[in-house]
Amino acid sequence: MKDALHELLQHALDSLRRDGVLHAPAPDFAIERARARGHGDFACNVAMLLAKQVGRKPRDLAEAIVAALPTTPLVAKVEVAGPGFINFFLGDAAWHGEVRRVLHAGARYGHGEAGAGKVVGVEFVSANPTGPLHVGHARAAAIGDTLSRLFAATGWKVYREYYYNDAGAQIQNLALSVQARIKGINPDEAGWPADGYRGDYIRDVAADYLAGVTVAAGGDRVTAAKNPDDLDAIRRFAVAWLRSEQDADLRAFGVEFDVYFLESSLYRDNKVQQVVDRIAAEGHSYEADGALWLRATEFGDDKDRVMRKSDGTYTYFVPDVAYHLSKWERGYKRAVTELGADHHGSLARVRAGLQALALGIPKDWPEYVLHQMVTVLKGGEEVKISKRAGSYVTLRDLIDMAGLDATRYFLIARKSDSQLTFDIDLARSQTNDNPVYYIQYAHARVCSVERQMRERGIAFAPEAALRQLDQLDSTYARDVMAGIARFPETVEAAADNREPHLLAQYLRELAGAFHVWYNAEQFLVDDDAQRNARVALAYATRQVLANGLGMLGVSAPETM
RNA sequence: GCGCCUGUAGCUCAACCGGAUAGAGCAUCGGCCUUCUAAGCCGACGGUUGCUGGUUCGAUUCCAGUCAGGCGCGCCA
Repeated sequence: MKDALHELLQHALDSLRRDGVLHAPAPDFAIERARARGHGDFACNVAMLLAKQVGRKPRDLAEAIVAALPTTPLVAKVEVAGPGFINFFLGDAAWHGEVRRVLHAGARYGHGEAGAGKVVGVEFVSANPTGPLHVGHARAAAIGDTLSRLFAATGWKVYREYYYNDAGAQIQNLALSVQARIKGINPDEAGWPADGYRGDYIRDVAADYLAGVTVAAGGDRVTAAKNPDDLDAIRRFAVAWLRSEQDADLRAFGVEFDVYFLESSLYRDNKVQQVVDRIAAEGHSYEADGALWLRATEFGDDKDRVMRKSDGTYTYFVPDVAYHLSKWERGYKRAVTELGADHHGSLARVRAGLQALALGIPKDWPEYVLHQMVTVLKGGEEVKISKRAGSYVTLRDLIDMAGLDATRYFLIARKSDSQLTFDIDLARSQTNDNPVYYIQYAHARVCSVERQMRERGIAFAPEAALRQLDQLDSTYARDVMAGIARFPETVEAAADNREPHLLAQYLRELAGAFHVWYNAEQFLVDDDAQRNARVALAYATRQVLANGLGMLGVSAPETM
């Protein structure tokens, strides 16, 4: 719709240029949805932008542009208003065309081809396999998965990827903690490891290890060796156990990954060493204080960073660089890494490392999406999250208490930049107030209308209905049609800006417009033409709601 | 001290990368169910967009400063 108006305006500007009114090329002007009803459907600011260089009053210029606009059935009326806005009032034909498009495209409506089938890798969650997933991971999962769905809907070939830090000190710590539990040692007792993980799940891992249980994780199956002194076997089993647990929780949350990438594989394949060697060969490192440093300041980081510690081991960010290099080599020309804001420090470091490789990787690759912290409220008090102390609210807890749909919607409905308070009591006790039900209710209402028609033997002829859309003459119906027509651009904006909350917000508004209409007008009236038109619009609304909810990973129920 | 994020109605949040009279939900108050689901609708109340300047036709949005909160700033991950 915007594109059509854009074309009309370009046309008008061209003709003004031929008439000598304009000489400069047109600036980048905006066409946007008008906010107030009296301002029409779309507004354009081009006259105000051009006024100065042409030396005319914005309103006069706007009048001239309007006079030069070609006529089209899509536009019913054009007005100049305010400081020089050109306001477009769309004709019914424009809205009716959109309703037809929805019913014709069905589940594909709102999908686009902007990505042109190109590959994008989306990495998210990437939690250490040392404990269950908690609220923060839940937010990461909701954001990352919704983004992935949005990318897919805009024509990208999406690979969801999960990076497991299954090597290093924290894994050793995990193994020692499990071993302690195997030997019957509890936290704070003699022999408990200094920074051991204290959660109850460690005891479960220990029990399963002694019982010889087999767990499956990402295609690997690991059977417990039962031997309390085989720390390596304990480590392998514990990692697999926790991976399996995390995978199950994510699946229950509607999230599945295409690629599980193990940090340990980078060491096994010598990739970490190769990264360091390459950076050294490019002359971007130096030795000092017995350590090997990356000249990160050459690439925009605050300070230089140690790559290889004086004890010969690597700092954590080197495998991170090697991992991202692997993404690049696997053909992810576009990569999005979703992180908790507490890790934002690593962002500059990883990019600096990738630049130091001098492989032609773009400076702003990969893209990052950061989400701020989630605090949890329970009984009016903040729950302090501490993996070590074993105090946390797990993803599983949230799903059990608030349900999959509400949890996903709640975590996605606000900008990832802002902190989020998840009030457990609210989610549990007042689920009826959750906006997700409001949206789902709109969907269910249309399904109910359809059931009514079946029960009463009312026929619906889609072909005829599409010719009778001019029966939709109320402002209520018009608002619903205008809402529907916003869907494709909303999906595009949410994907392009990496702001999935825009879609959540939009669906709330569309559902609102529908509920208003539903209350104002009866759909199943005696007049065939009127009934057909209204049912057609109701079906179109349902389709858009279903498509949008699908992109959020939220169900679209037929009954509430 | 430095860097990133945030500050909008009593509360939780929006505002289409600079647009016109800043919008929703919750809460409070008052209305609407013999008609397709009242998990709904209608109305009222509620604002100096933290503060001070600047940029311009126009600022919640951009810039500078300032105050407040969160998160980072390791040869931890």
